[in-house]
Amino acid sequence: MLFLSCERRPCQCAMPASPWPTPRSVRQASQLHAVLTTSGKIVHPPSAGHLLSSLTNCLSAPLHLSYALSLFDRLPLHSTFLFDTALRACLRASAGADHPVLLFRRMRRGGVRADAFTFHFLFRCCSLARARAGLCRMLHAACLRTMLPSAGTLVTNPLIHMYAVLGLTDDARRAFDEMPVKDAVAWTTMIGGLAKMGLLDEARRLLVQAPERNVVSWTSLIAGYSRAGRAAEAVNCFNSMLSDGVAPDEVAVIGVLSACSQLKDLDLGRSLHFLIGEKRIKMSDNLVVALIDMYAKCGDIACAQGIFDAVGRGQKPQPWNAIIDGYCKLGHVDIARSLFDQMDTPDVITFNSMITGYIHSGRLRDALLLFMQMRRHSLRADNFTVVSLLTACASLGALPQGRALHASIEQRLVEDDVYLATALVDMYMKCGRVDEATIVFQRMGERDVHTWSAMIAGLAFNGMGKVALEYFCQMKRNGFQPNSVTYIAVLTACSHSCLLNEGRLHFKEMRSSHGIHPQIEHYGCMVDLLARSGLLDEAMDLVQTMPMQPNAVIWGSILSACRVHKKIDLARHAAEHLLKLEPDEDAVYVQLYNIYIDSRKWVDASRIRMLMEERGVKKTAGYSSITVAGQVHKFVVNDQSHPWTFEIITMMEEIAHRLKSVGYSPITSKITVDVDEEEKEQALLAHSEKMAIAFGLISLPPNLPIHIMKNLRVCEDCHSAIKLISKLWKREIIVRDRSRFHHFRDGTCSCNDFW
DNA sequence: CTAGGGTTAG
Repeated sequence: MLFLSCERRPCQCAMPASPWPTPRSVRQASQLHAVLTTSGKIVHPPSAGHLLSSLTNCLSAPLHLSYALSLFDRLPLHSTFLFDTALRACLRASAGADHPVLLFRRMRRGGVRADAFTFHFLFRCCSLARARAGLCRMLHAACLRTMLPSAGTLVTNPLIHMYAVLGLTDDARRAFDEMPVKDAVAWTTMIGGLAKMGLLDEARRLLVQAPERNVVSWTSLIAGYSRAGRAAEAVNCFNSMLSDGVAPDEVAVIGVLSACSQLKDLDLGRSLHFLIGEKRIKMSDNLVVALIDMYAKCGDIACAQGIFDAVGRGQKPQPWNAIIDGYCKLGHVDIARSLFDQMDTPDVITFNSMITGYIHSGRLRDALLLFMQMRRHSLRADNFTVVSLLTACASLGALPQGRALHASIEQRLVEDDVYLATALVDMYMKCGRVDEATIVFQRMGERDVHTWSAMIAGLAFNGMGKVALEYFCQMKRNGFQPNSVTYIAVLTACSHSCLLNEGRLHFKEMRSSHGIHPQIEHYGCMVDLLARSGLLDEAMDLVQTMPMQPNAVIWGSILSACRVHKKIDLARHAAEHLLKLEPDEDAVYVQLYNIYIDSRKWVDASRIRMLMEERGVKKTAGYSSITVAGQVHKFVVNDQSHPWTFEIITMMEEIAHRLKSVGYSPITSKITVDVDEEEKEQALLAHSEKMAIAFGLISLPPNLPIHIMKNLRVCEDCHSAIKLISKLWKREIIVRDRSRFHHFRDGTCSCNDFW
């Protein structure tokens, strides 16, 4: 209405060439369009140009672009300016590279001369749309043929940017070097392109050469170092910028804050916070996010909360996301959730952070409920969500759900990427499907050090240590640098497969060839390997010479090896340490009790019993679970609560019968209760593992493997009984217990575990 | 008409 009121009287302030007011919205543009059409003025090139140009300035939706392009199509005359404006419209609507290329072809067919703006917009469209390298080079060639040599930076700067965005740094560099006159933007674009590709040393060299070092060049270098994990260099770079006399702005500070988060350097963080106030740098939302994130990661959550309360409680979800993530990372999921519930408009990132927080604290049910709530906010799951859910499936051993997620990836409901593929490998491995994990791994386009590590760790857990080491060799041959996580996987492979010499070799090599200092986890693997191999003295030497205090995992390895290798004194020593570290962990008492019983030290054994009673330590009940048709069925010893108890017992009797008929005798020697042999056999038969397997045999189709999860360790009798069951029933049985996978097939098990 | 940035994942 407001706009129409000027329709008869042209604005005084408008350009003299165009007697029309300037529309400020698509709606106003369409009104002007109507007026021009009815008055026949639409054929007047300056009027039409004015309309198209001002419409272009208002574009905000794809529909607007089709309006603008249809308007363009109906114009009687197509000048270079009009084509350039149409290209500008494509850019504004970020509508990919197809429209621009078609426009360019029409231009040449129509004999319309291309000018500097034409190529300027074409190159920018290609950058935005990440166009194919071939197309970009073609347009570049067309540009060289068409343009006067002195086209200038209006064309070359977007050209360099285009090549840099596509990762074609050589093309970018050549174009840059061939520029007769380089302005500040050219230098900055080139430096930024190199920094983004991780070519930081080259970027730095260029920065030194540049006639002028501005805040933008410095910032791209700072961010580059920070992204590459070279946080200390990022901070140095920031300091160099300051001493170079370049004033930091909001973006520069955000970059150095993220480096500071990595370094967890609270003092530096505080001084940066002070600098913001001192230099009166604008406190944008993004800066607030970076500050909250920095304080949270540097361990000062109170300060993070303070900033959030002061400036973060607006409508924008980003500051909320930063503080929620901070609480989740510290394990305070309930505080995070209460903030989450206060939000008006959570976005995908909010949900992803909260879901991941729940998953990392083992609250998978809450994670799932939240995932289902996303629909109510009409939010779609993205790659982050799917990776988190795959992690949950991996830790639950939920193979069918994991497969469903895989299917949604294959159907391209989410974009395939390295993270996703690695999470898939991890999920299949943790569900015992080495074959499927391998297929995913082999089909992936891009791999990185995490992918290889997941593969090696997965093979290790599945008892395929030798294969894991082959993958490790292949990884190094392909030029990937192993990191400390990779070495945890490699050493786990050695300890789970009892590869003593290989373990020693890799433990030595990690420091000598790759400069990785062993952490407690690496020592843990080595101690386990030595102890399992019966070299308890050597294991203890390592424990005493390592530069940190042994943790419960390490004493646990020693203790369980002591039972097998009958080292009572060392067992007592290890147990003492364990009871100090974890006085409530029932497994320690049970282990020590069993060791005393094994060696007939009845008095010591009963002392342990008493100690447990005194301290109120309860033995956690062992249970096994199996998922059938999406439902989890949980069994404890002698369980009669299941609705199919009758069928299960019948099946267990058949199992006992068939085992006996092939000469199997239950391993009753470890049972310490004083009952007769037959009762012992009955007790073993009622173990939760066997109940779950019996139920699986009844309820799952014969071609499906049976997956069982056990919260403790599979007992010796169950282990050898399941081997036989897998042979007699010709079924694959996969049991995941506390420390590893047991893959039973045709009478064998993949694990190298002992009792 | 222009170059640099943050929070969620394996």
